[in-house]
Amino acid sequence: MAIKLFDSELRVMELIWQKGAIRASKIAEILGDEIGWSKTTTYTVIKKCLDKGAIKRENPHFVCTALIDKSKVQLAETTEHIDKFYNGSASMLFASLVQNKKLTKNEINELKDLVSKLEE
Amino acid sequence: MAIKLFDSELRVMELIWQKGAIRASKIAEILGDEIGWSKTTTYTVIKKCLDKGAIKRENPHFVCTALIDKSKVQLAETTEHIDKFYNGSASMLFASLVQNKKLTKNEINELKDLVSKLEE
DNA sequence: GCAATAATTCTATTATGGTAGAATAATCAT
DNA sequence: ATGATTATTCTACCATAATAGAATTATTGC
Repeated sequence: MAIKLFDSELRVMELIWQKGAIRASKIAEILGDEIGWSKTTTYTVIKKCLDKGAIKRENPHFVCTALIDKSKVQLAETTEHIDKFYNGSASMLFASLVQNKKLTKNEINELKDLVSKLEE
Repeated sequence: MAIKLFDSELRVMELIWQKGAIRASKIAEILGDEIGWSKTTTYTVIKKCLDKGAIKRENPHFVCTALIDKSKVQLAETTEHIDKFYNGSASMLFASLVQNKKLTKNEINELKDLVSKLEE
């Protein structure tokens, strides 16, 4: 992965991805409410995201927007997860989920749908 | 997850899962060669696995065997991963992989196979 | 423009996982 | 059985991510 985001940074990114553009102060307010972070903690983490190039921030009002896609991060993290726990094999992850995890009927249908569209 | 294993502990577990039963000294030898761990590092980590109930160790010769399945750990970690990056939705993980990751022909076929056997 | 207030940074502290040396215990060779 | 050797534990140190207080800078209302 180009940019490695820590858990704390992901909390911030999640909010930015969700809102599109959001003031730093608003992020601090929300995360203060949600997980009890002090204002300065949030700002410190926002700064880390900035330094890593994960977001940009514009004046006035320090409005934050994402510079990297959530989908990119998801895929990179999932690839890493597959490497670590399934020896790099996506099929083995699929198998593990299908065999062991109680997938809902809905999830099964969606999966069938996805697969049927493959390689046509 | 009942037992949370750290990365270092997974290195040890991986070996135990693979070999079935293996002397602690052998683990130290292998991990020394493979990743340069000092003997004492390996023993410290083995001890952590013991304390967590992930393995048992029997005399003589401190032979280690796993008390928890690899598949259990895989599933627990994957569930956590899905919660963290896909808001708990397995289908979203599937979609992300199918749409973005270059799956090999083989992986696609295996996936189709898996799915065809579902809910019959 | 300037004082008051709110937002942000700089720096430091804390918590935790990774690593390994010195001390101790188990095993081996005789 | 006993000294030599190898295996293991106890303890501590190190690196880094998480968190936040004090100092600084930006914004607002007059």
